Amino acid sequence: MSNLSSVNQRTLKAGNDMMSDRRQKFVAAATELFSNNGFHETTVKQIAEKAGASPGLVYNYVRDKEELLLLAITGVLESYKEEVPKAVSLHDDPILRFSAALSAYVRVVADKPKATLLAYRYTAILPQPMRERIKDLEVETNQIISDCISACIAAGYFKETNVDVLSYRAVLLAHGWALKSWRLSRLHGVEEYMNGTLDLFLAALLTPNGQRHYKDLCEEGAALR
Amino acid sequence: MSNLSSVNQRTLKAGNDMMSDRRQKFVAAATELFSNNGFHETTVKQIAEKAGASPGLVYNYVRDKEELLLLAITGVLESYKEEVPKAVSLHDDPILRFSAALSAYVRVVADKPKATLLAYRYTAILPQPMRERIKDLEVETNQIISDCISACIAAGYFKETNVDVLSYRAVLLAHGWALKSWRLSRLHGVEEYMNGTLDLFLAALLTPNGQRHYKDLCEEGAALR
DNA sequence: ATTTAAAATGAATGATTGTTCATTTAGTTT
DNA sequence: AAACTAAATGAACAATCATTCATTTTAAAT
Repeated sequence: MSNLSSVNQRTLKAGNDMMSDRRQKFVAAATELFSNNGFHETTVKQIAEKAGASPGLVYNYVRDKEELLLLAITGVLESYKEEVPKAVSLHDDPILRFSAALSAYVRVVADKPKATLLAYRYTAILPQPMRERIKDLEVETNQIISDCISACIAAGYFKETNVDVLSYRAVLLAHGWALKSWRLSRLHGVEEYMNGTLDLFLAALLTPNGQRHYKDLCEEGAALR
Repeated sequence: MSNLSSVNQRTLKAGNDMMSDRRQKFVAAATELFSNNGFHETTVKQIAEKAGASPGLVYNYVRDKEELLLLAITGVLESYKEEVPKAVSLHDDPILRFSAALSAYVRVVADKPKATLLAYRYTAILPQPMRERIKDLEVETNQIISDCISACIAAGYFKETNVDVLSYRAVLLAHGWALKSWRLSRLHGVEEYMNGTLDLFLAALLTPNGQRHYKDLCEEGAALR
């Protein structure tokens, strides 16, 4: 009888910054199971079990299984939104900031590759409003990278290009480590993959001016990447 | 009574080049439904209906729903394996061959973007042996691109790099059009996206020698891309 | 202690759906 | 045209699971 009201209290303030421990545990369990076994292949019972609770209790903290999926996906996306700016803020030089952004992105991908794939695999099955939130999160993080690129262009280090499309290319290659890890990890370590990707962009983008500046950076052994 | 034997006759010669019309229709219907609505959200009944048959009949041409998924995925991968070499073979010059490969790849992606995503979304749910076949197909097509790159390097037009990783980057960016079309298509047309991607690679890879050669190619207005 | 409320349980429900198979229809052979 | 085979049907089966809710347990308040 009290269940329904408590569900509503919790789930309706769906902005949710402060999640109860319980809720977090459910989300963590769901994330791991979805990542390893897939959404449809995971039962609510399994999630509850892994979180040390009963199936029914899940519905006191979450509207339905779908919401767990949303939270799993946004969880990963939010760790991008947290890590990338943190890495960028450590540097002042535009090129180093761009490099740090890309590097941080790949690091998160490499840290939880399977979870990274959740967005690719399952965004489509969510209802539109949820999809919108996921897209927005993704766009936000991309914007950070776009800004880095813009700064490089403004400083005269990078050639002019379509900044937004370029940042998408960068993100795609970062995700690539997760999307194609079964193959790539046979050819490379993450570090090398990252460096190779960065080199690709720099070789394509640096102006003569930028090349000089970049060489300087390398020589002074800046904590590069 | 005769069903079982006929199933075995058909499905056991699983090499299957010559598929019956019926079977093809089921695969086509499944591909479309899986692409638009997802695998788990599609019922066998829907597939049968779209193919103009009854649910039971599906099992005379296919072991189970999973096999339809495998056929849907390999169908797309095989259209890469068909289109890319065809495009490459139209040119002799290594750079033009590389360019044609990439261009053909993107064209197929753009032609059936949703179907392209099937492999990304659902390969994981297939049993290992099927996954292997999918990977093999993917590797085969990548090999073609790798060969193009190797030829460019051998001709002194491209710098030395890890060829296989590079071809994966190229494929990833090609797939990117499907993976991120919701955003990219707001920023770009396919043509521009393709050209931009090619420019990125060329700017990064061309040796001074290659640059000269490429300029020549452009000037003689070779049926570029 | 007693009352009230919240948290948690887990068996039962209800809906879905992949798959089977007894039966019918269509086509071929003799 | 009769006999036989293959193709096709679609109702029925069986299994799966998300979700609910009557009930119990735990905690807080009076």
